[in-house]
Amino acid sequence: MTVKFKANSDKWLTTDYRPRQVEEEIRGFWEQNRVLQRLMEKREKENIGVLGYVEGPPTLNGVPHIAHARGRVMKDLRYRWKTMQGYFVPFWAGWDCQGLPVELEVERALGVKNKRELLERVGEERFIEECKKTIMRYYREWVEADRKLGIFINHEKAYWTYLDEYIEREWRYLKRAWEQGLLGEGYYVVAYCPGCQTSLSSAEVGYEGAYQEVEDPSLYFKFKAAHSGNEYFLIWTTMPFTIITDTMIAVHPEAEYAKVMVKGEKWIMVKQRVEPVMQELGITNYEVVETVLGKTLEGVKYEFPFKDLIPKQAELDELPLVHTVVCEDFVDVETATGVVHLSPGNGEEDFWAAQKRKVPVYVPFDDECRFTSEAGAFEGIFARDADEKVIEELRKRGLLVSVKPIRHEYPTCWRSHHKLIWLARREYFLWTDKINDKVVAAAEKVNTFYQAPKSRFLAFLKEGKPWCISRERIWGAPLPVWVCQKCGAKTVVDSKKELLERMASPVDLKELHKPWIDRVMLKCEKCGGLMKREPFVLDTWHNSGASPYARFTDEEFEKYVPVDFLVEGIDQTRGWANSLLLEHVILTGKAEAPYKAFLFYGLVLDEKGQKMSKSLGNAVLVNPLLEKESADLCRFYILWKCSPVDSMNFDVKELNRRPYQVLSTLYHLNRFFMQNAQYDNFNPEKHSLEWVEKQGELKLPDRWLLSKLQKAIEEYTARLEKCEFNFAMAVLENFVVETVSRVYVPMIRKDLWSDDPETLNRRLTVYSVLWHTLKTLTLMFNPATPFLSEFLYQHVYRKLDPKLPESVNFEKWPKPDPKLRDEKLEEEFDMLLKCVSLVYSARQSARLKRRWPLSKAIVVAQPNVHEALKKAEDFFLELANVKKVEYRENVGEEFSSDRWSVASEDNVTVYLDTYRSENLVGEGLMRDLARRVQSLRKELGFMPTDILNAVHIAELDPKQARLIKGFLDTMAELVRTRKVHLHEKREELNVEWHEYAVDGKKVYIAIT
RNA sequence: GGGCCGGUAGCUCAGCCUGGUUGGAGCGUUCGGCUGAUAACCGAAAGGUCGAGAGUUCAAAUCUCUCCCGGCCCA
Repeated sequence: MTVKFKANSDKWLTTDYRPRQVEEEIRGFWEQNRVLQRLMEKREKENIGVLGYVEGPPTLNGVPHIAHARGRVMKDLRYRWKTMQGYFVPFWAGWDCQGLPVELEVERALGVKNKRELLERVGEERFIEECKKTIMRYYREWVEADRKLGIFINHEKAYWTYLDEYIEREWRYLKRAWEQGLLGEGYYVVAYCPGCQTSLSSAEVGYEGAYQEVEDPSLYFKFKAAHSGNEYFLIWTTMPFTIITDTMIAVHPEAEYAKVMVKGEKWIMVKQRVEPVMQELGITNYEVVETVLGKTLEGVKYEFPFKDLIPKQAELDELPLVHTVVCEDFVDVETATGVVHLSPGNGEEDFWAAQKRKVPVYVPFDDECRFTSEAGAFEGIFARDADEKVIEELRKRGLLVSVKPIRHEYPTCWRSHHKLIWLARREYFLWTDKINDKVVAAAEKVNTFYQAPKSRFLAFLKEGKPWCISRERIWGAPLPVWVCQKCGAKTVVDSKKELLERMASPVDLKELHKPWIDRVMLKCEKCGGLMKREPFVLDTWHNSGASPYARFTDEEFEKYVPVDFLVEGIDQTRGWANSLLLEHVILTGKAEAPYKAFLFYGLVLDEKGQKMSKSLGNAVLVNPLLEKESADLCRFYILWKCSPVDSMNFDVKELNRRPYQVLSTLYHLNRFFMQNAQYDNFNPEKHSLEWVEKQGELKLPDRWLLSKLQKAIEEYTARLEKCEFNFAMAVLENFVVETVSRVYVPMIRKDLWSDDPETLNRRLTVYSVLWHTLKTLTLMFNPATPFLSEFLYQHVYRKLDPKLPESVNFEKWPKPDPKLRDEKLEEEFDMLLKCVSLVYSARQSARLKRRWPLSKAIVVAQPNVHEALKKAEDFFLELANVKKVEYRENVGEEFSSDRWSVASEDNVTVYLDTYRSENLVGEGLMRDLARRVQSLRKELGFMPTDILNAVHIAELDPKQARLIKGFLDTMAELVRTRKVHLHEKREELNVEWHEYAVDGKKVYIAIT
């Protein structure tokens, strides 16, 4: 006998699965062979169709964390899978480069406190260079994360939102909007920090720590209802200065309002708050004299008290709805008085209430948040400092009911912690409300795979608010609107070329950014005057939303857009999914989204289900994580753990449990196959499944495995198509662990445990089945675990068949073969497995080890079970380790004796004969001892196929020795030794004895 | 305050759409067994008021309503 496995034949498949080593090797392989680039080139040339794609550009102001990884893993899965199916996907990267977060970071780095200081000390030109440097730093982190994760996105073809070419194409959207009357000026309420003298984005307002407990006046005051004599609206506020800009008061239309008699006056407030408010005001002598529904108050005029101090307010008072009661659902009737005053210049809801009614927005503030001359007597006072004067004026007029300090949570600037002020400012809008029907219709057609995110998306879109696209910042795509300083005419420009042609005087336009672009003055086509650019830059959401058109050429746009499939976090419903949609509808004029499908995935939380955040220190960053953990395991874990829409509790410990087991089993199955196949010179080209059919060596388990494989391919592919990645991974998990490892391999193991030339064809048949199955599985794993798949592909499949494509990624996606499917066989096999398991159960209750052979099992069941079992009887006998099986449809009394151990389930009962003859006991003992010998062999470092000179067993008792005698040759074969010797005493032989216990008795074994 | 999602074994998750034997899997625990591909594997046991309550129904984890808890988005 030869040594079956040569010592170094498996050096590339180490005993242990070491994923990080595998991955490092494969990264090198991909890079050296330019696999990613060649895959793209190959599919661009030969494909069965094109699936458009545009990357949702990560903002280069942060490092990739695990939630980003979740999205990228799903994108990459889809890419690899569809590419294997034969599609061409322009899976090209993209980067969001501009915007406030980048600016703020640079400000911090430069040690500048606010925008004014920035402009004075640093200047726009240098600032922009610093911004570029910053994004490059982050860029490197992202590229590294993609490399580590094995994302096959093409970075060479990346788009950068700050480049001139991109900005020009982004401008086309605005030009289209302008042509359709969808772009214009208006007011918008923003949070403004008086300390930093800049407006804040809503994201900044929501930053952790932004809400702080602060002290404000808690003020109850009243407005007199006009023409009423003695009726007053009772109102509460913590921001007295907003009374200066008050233009309406609001009540809830459906709520009941009470008129409360207090000291001869009727105060109007919501009924359910009368008692608590009166209590708070310390008024005991009051009486509700009348109640009315909120909507009956609509239109009631009230006397704005400061008309004498503010001439502009007196002017506004003449307009129809100004200083009247309006009805709004947002009025909260659970707090205060249920009557709120509205200052459209100082509050968002107030603002929209005014917009809706075409009431002018009164905003008498300058850039530093001081009242202007429009505020009459309050001119020059900083907004919040006007509180005292307002209170004083109310008191003078007898309108002050109560004032005292209150501590409450209020948003502050996350940097300076000044109390924020809401201000309506002049901004530019896309009037997307005008095209809302088209937008909603377009969204309805999008496939989101799951219902929840779609409801959320549609609910948001149906609000249909105009989109404020202007920002008073520096590092952004400039708003391409120029205004004539003489006649006020406006023009929108959409290319650098047009600017150069229309320039009033030559300017060196280095790039399409501030400050250079602001130096370009155009000549007014109407009056010949000079036109100056509106100083705004664009909302960064507009930048990324322009990517379908801006990142491609015209030709590519036609070909790829609407794109096939996008994946982004659920937070992008209001972000990128929205801006893409709005801009595309504007650009094309069609009720069409630029994406056919959009998978929104859930958040990633920490292992305890808490939100990840810097301050809690529980955020998981991709690069540090993958310094320690395997990328394949992370990828598999992310996909496997839960449904993509659900939020996911990410736990590093968890990924090294079951996911490791699955991948490790796949690895070892391949190792097992390779070691055996290589030894027998298996040739995949020659020993194909067709060859196998001709040999007639296919046995039941082989046919069963091939059938189960077809089912797995079909189900897996269907799950991927529906983005049910967790179920898809479960298909793989189940097939690897249950079908192949637990059931199939034990059934064929014995066939491989031989090197008899007579049985070579049987072994080659098994190799062929394993080759086909494991290779197919390797392909199926590729979208999820590309490193392991490539590794196996190179070290197993390409090694045995060098004619295979150079990379697993160049392979074709498996298709189920109906000819190999046999559902009846699958059912029969289930019955076989069930009966075997019943035998184990019966053994357990009789305390009979599985190693011990027994004489007989009786299967009591319906004929169909018997039929199934008879076909696979050899396997049944071997797995059950019984000498004989009998089939019956029912049994009599004789089997109720102690001799029979019983187990049953679902109308199948197995009776096991527990009587062991001396022969059976002897064979059982032999197998007990053989097991110890095997374990000793491994311990002493013998290879599975090494032939031992002799095995020595000492100190069996005489009865044991007698029983085992007849089985020593079988044992010698089983443990691969030339001879087995029995010794009465250890002293007979001077060797190293190893002590074991067999059924409570000591026994000694040695190997020579 | 509004919208959406989740709450099933110690832990992580299926099952719910379309109601129907005794509610599942993996991990973990305990006991036993098995193992020359596998940090595996097999069997058994312990472990559940299916978040709470009400309703519909012959029948509810599943459908309806109310509430509680957690998360996200918006205000």
